[in-house]
Order: sequence, then C-alpha cells, then structure tokens
Amino acid sequence: MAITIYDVAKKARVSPGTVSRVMDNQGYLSQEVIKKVNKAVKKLNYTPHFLARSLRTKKTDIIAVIIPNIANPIYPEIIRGIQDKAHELGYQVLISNSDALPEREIELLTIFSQKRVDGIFLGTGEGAENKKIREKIKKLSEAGIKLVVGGFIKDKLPTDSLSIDNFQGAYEVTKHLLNLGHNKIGFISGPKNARVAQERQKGYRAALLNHNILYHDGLVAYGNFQQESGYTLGKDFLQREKAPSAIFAANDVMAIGVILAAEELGRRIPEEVAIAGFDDITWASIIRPRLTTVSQPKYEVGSLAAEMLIQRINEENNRTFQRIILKPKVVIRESTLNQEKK
Amino acid sequence: MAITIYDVAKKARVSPGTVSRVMDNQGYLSQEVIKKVNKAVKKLNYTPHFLARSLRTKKTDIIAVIIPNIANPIYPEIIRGIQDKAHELGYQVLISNSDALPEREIELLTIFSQKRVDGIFLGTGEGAENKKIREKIKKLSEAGIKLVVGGFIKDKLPTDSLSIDNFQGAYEVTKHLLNLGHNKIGFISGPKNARVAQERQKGYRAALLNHNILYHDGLVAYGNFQQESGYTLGKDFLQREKAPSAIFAANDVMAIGVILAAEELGRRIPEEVAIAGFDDITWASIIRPRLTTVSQPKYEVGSLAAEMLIQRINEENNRTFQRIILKPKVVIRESTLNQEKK
DNA sequence: ACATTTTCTAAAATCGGTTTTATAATAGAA
DNA sequence: TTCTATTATAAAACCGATTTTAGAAAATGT
Repeated sequence: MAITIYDVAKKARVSPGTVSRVMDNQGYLSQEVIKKVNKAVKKLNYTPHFLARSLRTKKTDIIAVIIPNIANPIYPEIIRGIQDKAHELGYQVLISNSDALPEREIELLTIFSQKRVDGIFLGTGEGAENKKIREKIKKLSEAGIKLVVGGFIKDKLPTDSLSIDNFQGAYEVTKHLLNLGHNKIGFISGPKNARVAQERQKGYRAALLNHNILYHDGLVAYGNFQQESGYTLGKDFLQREKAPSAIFAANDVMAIGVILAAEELGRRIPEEVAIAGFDDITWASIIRPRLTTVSQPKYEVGSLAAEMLIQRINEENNRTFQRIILKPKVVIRESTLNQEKK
Repeated sequence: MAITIYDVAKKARVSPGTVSRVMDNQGYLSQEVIKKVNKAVKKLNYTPHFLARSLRTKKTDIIAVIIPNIANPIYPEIIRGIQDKAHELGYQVLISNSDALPEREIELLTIFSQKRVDGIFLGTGEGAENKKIREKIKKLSEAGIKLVVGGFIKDKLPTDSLSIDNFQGAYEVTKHLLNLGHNKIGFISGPKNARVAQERQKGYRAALLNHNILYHDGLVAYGNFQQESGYTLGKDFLQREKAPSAIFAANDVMAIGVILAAEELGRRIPEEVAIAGFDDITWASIIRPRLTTVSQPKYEVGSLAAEMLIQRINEENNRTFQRIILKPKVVIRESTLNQEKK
C-alpha cells in the first residue's frame, strides 16, 4: 500500500517525528540521522500525504477564485495573473463560476470554506453589496479564511479589496465622446443589480451633467454583458427615429455586439455612429473598426490580487484592510475617431 | 475554537461515531437519536471538517485540470464545460497552466497527486508522447488517481482519452481550399513538438497528396499558436515573390494574425489570399472577413471529459480504457469563399 | 419462556502526518 | 568534578473526521 512516514521511520530506525523534522529540515538534527532518513526516503520512494499534513498544520496551500464566468473574455487574463503569482508562491487555485448570482456566490463561499482553502478571491457581481454575502464574509473571517474582493467595492467592506475606478473610466470615455461633439449618447448598461455596471452608469451620467446635458432614461438600456444583448439593444438604438450619434456600452463584449449591429444596418463607424466599450479585451484592438475603450491591466490586477491574498494569509496579526483602486485609462481608437481624417 | 464532531456528540449525549452516522444518514439510527443530534448540530452551527473526512475516506471531491494556457481562447469554453459538469456531480476543480512544457506538466501532475485530487484532466501539449509523462501516468494510476488525457493521443495510452480528429479536420479544410482551385497553400504549424500541430500538418499533407500536389517544406512555417506568430509568418508568406494564394493556420488565433497581416499589406481576402484556421473560437465569426475554420464543440468536449473522469473515479473495477475521437466539422466562411459572388 | 436475529449505540482504532513533552547524551562553565 | 546548557531523539498527544468492533437492548421465532 501507500508508504507512510512510519515505514520510513522503521526503515531508518528512527521515530516518525524525526522523519518529519528531517523532511522539514527544522530543529536539531545530526548529520548521521539526516543521511539515514534521506536514504530511507529515497529507497521507499516516499512522498508525504498532504491531507494529513494539512489537517495538522491547518494549511492547504490552496486558494479559491470565484468569478462570474470564465468564458467572459476579461477573466482568462485576470485568472492567468492570479495563477502565475499563486504558483510562484506555492499555491494551487480552485476556480468556480457564479454567473454573478448571489446565491451561487454564497454557495461557493460555503463549499470553499469547508474545503479549508487558505483564502478566497471573490470577483463580485452584485457582490459585496448583498447583505447575505456580507454576513458570509464575516463568518469566513472568523473561520480564519482570508478574503480579497474584486470588482466594485463600497467603503468599509471588512476585507481587502481591489478594483479599478469604474466611475472615473466611464466618466472619461463619455467625456471623450462629448468633446467630439456628440450630445446624444446611448448607454448600454449591465444587469440592474450589477454594481460594476451601476458605477459605470454613474460615470456616464456625471459626464453628461458636467457638459450640461440632460440625462435621459430613454438613452439607457440594460443588457447582460453578453454580445447578443449589445447587438439587440444597439440595433434598437440605431433604428430609432432619432438615433443617438454615439453608443457607449458598459463592456467591450456588448460594444462589439453594437458594432455588428451597426455593420448590419450599414451605418458607418464612427461617421454615423461612434462606439465605445469598457475593459479593453484583446479583441477590442482586432475588430474593425478598432474599439475605443477603457483599459484595465487585467493580468496585473490578477497578480496583485493573488499577492494581496497570500500576503494576508501569511500574517498573524491582522493589519487594517487594504482597499486598492486602480486608475483606468481611456484608449482611443477608430470606433470613435477616424484616424485617417486626423 | 472550531466546533468538532466531539462537541456535537457531547451536546447530544451520544458518541462521535453516532454523530457521523447521523450526518451521513447511514446505518441503524433511531428517530430519537437523529433528532437529538440534528438539534445539537443546528445549535452549535456545526459543519464537518472536510480535510479530516478526506483523510479517512480518501476522497477529496476535487479534480485538477492541466492545460497549456487559460488565456488561449479555446480553453475558457472547454474549462467551463468541465466546471459545470464537475459542479453538477459535486466536484471542485483546480486549474493550472503548463505552457505546454513537459517539465511543467510533470511538476503539476506531481503536485496534484500529492494534494490527493481524485482525478486529473491533462490537456496535453507534447503530452502523452513524452516518455517521462508516460511514466508519470503509470505512477498516478498506481496511486489510485484517475486520469483523462485530451488533445492528441497515440494509440494504447494507458488512460482514458478524448480528442478531436485533428488529421481529418485539417485534411478537410485543405481539401476545401484545393477544391477552390488553390494549388499553392501555405501552412502555419505550431511548435515542432506539439503533437496536435503535427497531426494537423499531416492532414494538410495528405490532402495535397490526394490532389497530386507536391508537399513542399518551404510552404510550411512553424509558429507558436499565438497571434503574433501568425502575423509574422503570414506576412512573410505574403511578401514572397511567389506568394501562396491560400494560407491555412493550425489554429484560429494565428489565422487571425494572418488576416491582420493581409489587411496591412492591402491584400484582399479571399480574392488575393484565402485564409483558414482551426478551432472555431468565438472570434472567428466576428472578425471580418469571417474566418473559415474547423469547428470543435468545446463546451461539450469539456463536459464530456469531466464526465469520463468522474465516472472513472466512481468505479471500483477498472474497465478497459476509453478512447474517444470526435469528428470535427469544417465551417466555411468569407475568408475563403466570397459569399456575395456565389 | 428461551434462543436467535435485528436494531442500535459506545468505545476504540484508523487515516498519515506534525507538534509537544520528556529525557538522554554531550559540551561548556564554574 | 559537578552543575548547567545545548543538542538530539523517542514517545505520546493531536488534528477531526470515519469505520470497525463489540456488546446491549429490542424484536422475532419456536
């Protein structure tokens, strides 16, 4: 059967505890014993049983990641950032999709805490605003499971958190559109309960206000962050009698849907309709016209999140919670500004 | 501190073993005891410690997935398929990137087997062809860890496996190009040790042969499955004195690189150069011209892989190994065939 | 009424490590 | 030389569950 530390101990004629100490290279050890044990380990081809170890040490070296949907193109890069940093620091990572449903998020938080992962990164949908999730977070904290929340974060969340400034990003793209002379800008938002979308919508609204343009409900449509909804809502905007001259979608995937709708209707971009998105996914610069968007450093966000989480895991005394808000950057491309003309 | 099964037992005035049986609802239990225990569980808010349980039962309810790179757009969908099926069946999933390096693959296999995951899905690069990996697979098998290999699989691999028919897919696209009258077709392959790319190259070669066209080394270039390499190698092809009239790239991401190169050089697609890819990633039908490619049902592949793996985990007597090869489908789009003309 | 089977539960053993405790042996200080 | 530190190891306790063993109590059969 499986080789245990007892087999090694017997072979090396020492006690199991000693073998353990040799493996960890800690405490007082004589050269002679070290040699004996190592020889036995090699001869028996012994590998320690991590579950047994974890049970005693209360460390699994696993972190978990909850995101809405891995198939959404902003996540793979973030995940890669998390994984690379995690592996570098000796952790493996469990990944699950919540589809942005609070119940799913809670369910997953429960499962992961039972699995005794060392920490959890929660990429939130409605996320930390949800009352039940806040309660859950408190429980996790008490159970010694560290948490980092990403996405939109309200002040005074009792965890570390990390997000980009969604408001600011949306504000700036909208302003870019306004500066180009557009005064009728359609906004395609996300699901009503998605805080990230709400923030971006606020940024859009604030920019209008700043230009003394009335915010109009009729110019806001609610999508679901999928391409299909961008296509449908975009088409709807464009077929109105008084169609907006610019459309800003709350994420790139929907913006690409709008581009496809415009193409289908034979509207020239950006001459007849300017289009902007948010996220700067890889495909934003591949699609033609190239998409103006708000860029967030996805890989770095992931890497940083993992670092924050693992740092938090490896400390005894709890520092006050960190709250990092990254500055987004507007990237102007052909979908709003015809480079040739310039 | 944490509440254990002993606390519950004490509160309910029964033995820990009885509590365990009540939780699992197995063995003979009197209504009275069940009630007492459940009350204590609820009162103490007890949740069992999965590590302790796993140590005893030798089941972690975790599967691991090794793929080359989550940021490669074919994987997120496959992963989603795996995750959904896994969750449905009560498993969580660890995901790691190997960057298609055999050493990394072996390292990860070792880590995961030490973590005592119940099974591993290995999405292989060079994969199962590598001698060391074959050895590793044998060891895992002995340690009771179940394995499913995906990608390219040579006959008689001592595990379950799952792949699409890369040869056939490549053969058919190439034939499609030949039927369109192209007799000088450039092929952009993957890294030389990537078996998937080799298979696709063989399919390309066989189709040429079938049309009595000489296979010519000069028409094959070796990329790395990244867009950048498709762009560079594609540009190189197109700038030759006698440029090929069609280019077939071993995956869509590189094919898209070729499209960008053609666009930059002002070559019309498909009139001046026809372009085809492999995988049918989402973006293949969004890019303009839409990309002709070989489609594989990614989500279903993932789901099926997870199902095979978990089925294998949950059986005692080892059936003979399954080897599933899915039929790919050529999807013809504008990058090889101008629909208007037709 | 007595033997046998079935139902039920407590106690002990187990999974495979790590950590603590206790103690022996050696080295250094007085 | 005797006392104290220091080095080194074995033995036991522990992490928190599940499973086995064993035996008591209740139900059934004759």
